Amino acid sequence: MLEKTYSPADIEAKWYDHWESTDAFACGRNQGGETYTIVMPPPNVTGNLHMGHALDNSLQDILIRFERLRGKDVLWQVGTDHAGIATQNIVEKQLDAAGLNRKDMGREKFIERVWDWKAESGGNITRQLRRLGASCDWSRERFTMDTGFSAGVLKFFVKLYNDGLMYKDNRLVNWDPKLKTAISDLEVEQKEVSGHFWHFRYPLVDAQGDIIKNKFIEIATTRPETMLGDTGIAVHPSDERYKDLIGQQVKLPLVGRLIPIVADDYADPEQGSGAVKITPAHDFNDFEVGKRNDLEMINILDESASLNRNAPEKYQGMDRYQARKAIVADLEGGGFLVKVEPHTHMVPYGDRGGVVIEPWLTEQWYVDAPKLAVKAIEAVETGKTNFIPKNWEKTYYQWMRNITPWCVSRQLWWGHQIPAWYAPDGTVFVCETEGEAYTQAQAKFGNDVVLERDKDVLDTWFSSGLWPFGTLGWPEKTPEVDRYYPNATLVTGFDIIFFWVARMMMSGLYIMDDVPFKKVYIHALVRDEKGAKMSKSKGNVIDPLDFVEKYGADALRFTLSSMEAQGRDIKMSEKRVEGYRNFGTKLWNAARFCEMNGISGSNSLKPPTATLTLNKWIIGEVMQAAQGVTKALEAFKFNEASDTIYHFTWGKFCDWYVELIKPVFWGEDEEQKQETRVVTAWVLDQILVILHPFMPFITEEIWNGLGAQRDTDIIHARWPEIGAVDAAAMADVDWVIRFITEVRSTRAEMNVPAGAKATALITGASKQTQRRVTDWHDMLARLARLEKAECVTSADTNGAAQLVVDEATVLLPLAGLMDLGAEKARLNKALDKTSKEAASLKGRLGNKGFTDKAPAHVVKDAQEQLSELEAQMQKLQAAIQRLGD
RNA sequence: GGUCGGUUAGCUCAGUUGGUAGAGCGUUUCGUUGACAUCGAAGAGGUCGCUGGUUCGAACCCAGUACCGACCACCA
Repeated sequence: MLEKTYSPADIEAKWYDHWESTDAFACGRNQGGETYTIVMPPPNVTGNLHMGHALDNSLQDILIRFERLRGKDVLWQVGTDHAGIATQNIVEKQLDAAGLNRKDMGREKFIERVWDWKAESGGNITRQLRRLGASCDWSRERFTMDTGFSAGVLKFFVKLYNDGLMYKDNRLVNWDPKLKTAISDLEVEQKEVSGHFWHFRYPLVDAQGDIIKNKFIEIATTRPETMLGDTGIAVHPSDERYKDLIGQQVKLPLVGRLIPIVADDYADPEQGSGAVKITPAHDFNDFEVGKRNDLEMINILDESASLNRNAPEKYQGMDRYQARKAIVADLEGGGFLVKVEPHTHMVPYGDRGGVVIEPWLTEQWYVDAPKLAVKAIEAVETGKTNFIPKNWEKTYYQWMRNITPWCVSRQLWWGHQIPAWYAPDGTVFVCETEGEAYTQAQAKFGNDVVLERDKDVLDTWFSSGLWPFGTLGWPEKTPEVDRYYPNATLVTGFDIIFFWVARMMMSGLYIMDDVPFKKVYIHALVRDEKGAKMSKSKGNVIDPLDFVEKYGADALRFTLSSMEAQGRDIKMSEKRVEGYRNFGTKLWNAARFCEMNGISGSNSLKPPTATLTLNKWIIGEVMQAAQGVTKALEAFKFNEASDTIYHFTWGKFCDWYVELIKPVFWGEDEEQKQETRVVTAWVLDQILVILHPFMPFITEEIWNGLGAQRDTDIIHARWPEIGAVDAAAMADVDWVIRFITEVRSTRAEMNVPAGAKATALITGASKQTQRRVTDWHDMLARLARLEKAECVTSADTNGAAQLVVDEATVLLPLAGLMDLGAEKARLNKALDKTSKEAASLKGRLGNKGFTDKAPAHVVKDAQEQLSELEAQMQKLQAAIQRLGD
């Protein structure tokens, strides 16, 4: 028995436990079936579920449950990511709060501590995914730092190295002085900052290196402190102002170093004075200019962006911003400051550390991404992998075609340590294991050689790039790798196309020689109600679990799905969630109605045989809804899929079918009752199955709560088969609905008391209408609140409301009960609308261009419509006339 | 500077092969009829940003334009 009121909280946990304990999510249940694989973007192991996860995973679960119902062998691979920087950050903060730091602790102890934290908080996110209803195969859960997966990561590294695609290079990197690690281009965020533009002048010197009085060259900078590392001045080769100065030198203030003036296209004559200071060790552009002009590279900063020993003693140890102040003051004191202007410019920030990134000269490991990108681009161009919506392919191409070498080494401790060992002379051995490194090293240096392992770890995305096959067991040759790779679909947000999707494409094609997935569905971002990006600092974060708590996971999932229209961000609205909770209640009550009338469940996939028109009709409606949802989901149109099943369930099944069958159950005809029970049971089952991907919990509860013998839980039921639609039945019920709606509308507008019953007298009825009136009499009477309805040849129109349904005119004698003025106004309004439409159609049909050029069926439709409208107009006019003045 | 998206009812948004606009919420009126007031019935509300073009016909295609947003690159 179903409880009187539906309360999600009571049943959701129960069903999830049930599914999990019966291995309902396990892959391989249908070995003969076509496979369907999705790998879940691995959330940070110590993270918490936010609205983005809720959307991403709801959509994946909808697809997974849909395909499971369709009989495919589905694998939804789940797992978590070690999230190098993020996790290490959290643990370091904890240490900090306890007055400790990792350096004192030592690497081994620190890593132990991180594992402890992982053990402690790692269950949060997976519990939350369960709460959401995610039907992923937990028996296959993986972690990016599992032994097997880690072996794969190292193998990947070694293979790249051996193929010449992984190399060490000494160049400028984006250095985070807070976290003291290199980061990749993608982890840098440009932010607009209002700062200053300082104009300085550097004195020119003569051939002997002595300052020439009153001869200066003016430069401008937003970062005065870097001037200590200046090793040149660049001017444009065709800049007339400086032609004579090229090749001469200036004396760098505060430092005293003589630096050359060089000609380089990089200098923009339009900018500032046209001369630009060059600091090759602290600016990406200057680095290139320095290389081209053979300038010295002087690194003046240490790992925390304080001035190092290459700076004049006075500034050593100063933080970069302290140094800036001191240097500006000193330059001003020395008469080198020309002016200071306010200036707004973009400044790079580290996305994790939140401090200004310093271009810093260090040796790091790089992946030759431009080479790996070639196949990854080709795979999308040739359609082996498709993006949906397609416009994201452009974004992908744009980045891939301009890709730069990928810096993958991180000066962290938490992560996959780089498998490179160094001999005392610096010779590097890149191997999967230490033993192997020693074997190689001993062959070269003898048995006494002592190797030291590279201290750095790999970028987290380097390992998550292997997710689509690493989780299947690679580098082992497992049956799962053969069976589930390539994956069918990837579902993710556009914000990680570069970070993750692109890297998986490259690594998948490189390692597996095939694309990682055939389709990539890119969804939008979830924003707050006002459209602002949710962020902790803004305090506008909506916790999905609050909604789950309040309205149920089903309601949240349905909301996210119905708001997921391609190409647009989602503005999360509590009202919507509430509305879909109400939808759940509506379904619940409809099921209770069924139960009360002896309807339990149907184990038939095929629609039952129906003799009653109204049963034939609802079967046809099911077919149309099932087809609509199927097509929509196949095309990733989640909003369309949800809307279709929503409107069928509420607008057709509850609003009309349930109302129309009530008289059957009140009647005496047992055969009719039985047929209707069977049909209703089948229809309800189809609704439950179609709705199950969106609302897994309530559908499972009703499925099992109706008292029917079930072969399986609904999670393993079968998706409806699309069958024939009885057009005649559809037309009949369509007419019934229109008739009832017209009468109700008239009554409401005439302010007829709800309790008053009238007799409907129908004139001008065709044979078909006459038949319909007879066939549907009781339903019409009940739902339109009529005493009775009958077809007559003529009737007294005095004081009667009149309405037109198709060819017939319906009279409702309600003298005394209705407002005659209102009736006249109503008829005039109807006439107005009709004649306007008719006029427009007439105009179109009178246009030779239209009748000649438009397709025949369009013209025919227009003609038929016009004659219908004209007939209606006549009837309305007649009705108005009958009403008199 | 480059790329992409958006502009439709009071609000949030649908509307893919161009044929006279839909939903949810909100709002107004009515309703305690035997699943459901987390409900039912009925209604009001839109020259689809602007200008031009293509077409018999444009919310939809093309060009231009305004405003909003995102991403990438850059401004010494």
